[in-house]
Amino acid sequence: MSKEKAIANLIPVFRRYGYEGATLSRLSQATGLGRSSLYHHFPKGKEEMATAVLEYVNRWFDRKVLAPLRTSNDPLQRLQLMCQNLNEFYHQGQESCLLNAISFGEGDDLFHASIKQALKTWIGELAQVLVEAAIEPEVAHSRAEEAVILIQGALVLVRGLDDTASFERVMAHLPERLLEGAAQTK
Amino acid sequence: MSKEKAIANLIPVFRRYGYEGATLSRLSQATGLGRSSLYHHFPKGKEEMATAVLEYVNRWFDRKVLAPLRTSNDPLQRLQLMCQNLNEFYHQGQESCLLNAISFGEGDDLFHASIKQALKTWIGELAQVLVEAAIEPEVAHSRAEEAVILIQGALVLVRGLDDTASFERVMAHLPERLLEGAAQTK
DNA sequence: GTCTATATAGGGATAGAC
DNA sequence: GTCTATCCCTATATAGAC
Repeated sequence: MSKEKAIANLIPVFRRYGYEGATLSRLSQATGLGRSSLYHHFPKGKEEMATAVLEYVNRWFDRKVLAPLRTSNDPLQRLQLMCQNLNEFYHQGQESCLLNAISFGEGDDLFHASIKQALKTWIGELAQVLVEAAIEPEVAHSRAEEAVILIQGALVLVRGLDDTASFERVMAHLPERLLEGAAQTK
Repeated sequence: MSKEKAIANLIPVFRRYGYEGATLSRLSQATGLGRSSLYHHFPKGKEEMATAVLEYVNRWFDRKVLAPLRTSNDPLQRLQLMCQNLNEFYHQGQESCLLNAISFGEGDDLFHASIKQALKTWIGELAQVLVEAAIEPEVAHSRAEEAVILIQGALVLVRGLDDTASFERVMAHLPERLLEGAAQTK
């Protein structure tokens, strides 16, 4: 099994169980690899697996969610593409955010800086789109933060209520909401 | 030590570490009680501790957050009081929501129904206030859901960014935002 | 690269003294 | 009601065969 494929199989474990709940048994079962095989790929064990998962997800996120924000399309289109890919990334909100899942307990001790950086990058690139849509930089930053808040909150709610409606509603309204009052929304 | 006091000391452990991360060692240390003392108060062990914590927090939440919503004050005042008490409850957003923390791994298996019920109650009582402010029932429900989304999302962001600003901003704007366009906001 | 076997520590839980 | 001591199980991690 390729390492990439192994990492892809590890992701849902950390997402669903958090760092402390992601036991080697669960990680082993999810990949189909024995413990020793996991240690062959990730000599430093569980912490290295989590690091690899975070890097993998960050790359995916950059390619599918952030990259569309950096294109030369008009702002509305860029935001719509982001939302479309977020919907896929989170399976209509049914999968929790890895950043939230690993932000408890030991996971927070180990990965706090990574989590912070990922959130800041996301907010920063979102704000940049809004600035390009002629929104005041300060307003743009507030709205970008609010976008991430809405997404994270909706993910929490969807998993709690077993109902994807709120996430899909947030995704549907987000682009226009972010650009509200912007000169150039077309 | 009284059982109430013991439960109060258990809360931050489940909040910060989640269910799987809330080990007996940590629970013991947080309460100052040995393992056997914990089992004296909670014969069924960790699961019973988590249940007690959830009930305790639900009572606190009902008394401090939901009860203000059921008073005869005007809607705006009711919502403002809720936000004020939420700010205290979450320590300006620095403490994560217990419902989010225990919604991973085994905690979800055990407490999914409780989490769901707590969220539904909160949303329902919020919506009721908006209905009394002459907002259409369907709109009221959507907005109530959005309020909980904003709160949960802000909690995730604040802990990730180490900055309470977003939570405080959400709290500050929430009451007026929920009543936007309502006939009777005074 | 994957396996079996094993080492060591910590997990949850219980018995019984005080 | 709290303690010490102990049980069994699972956790992470490693060694070495194939």
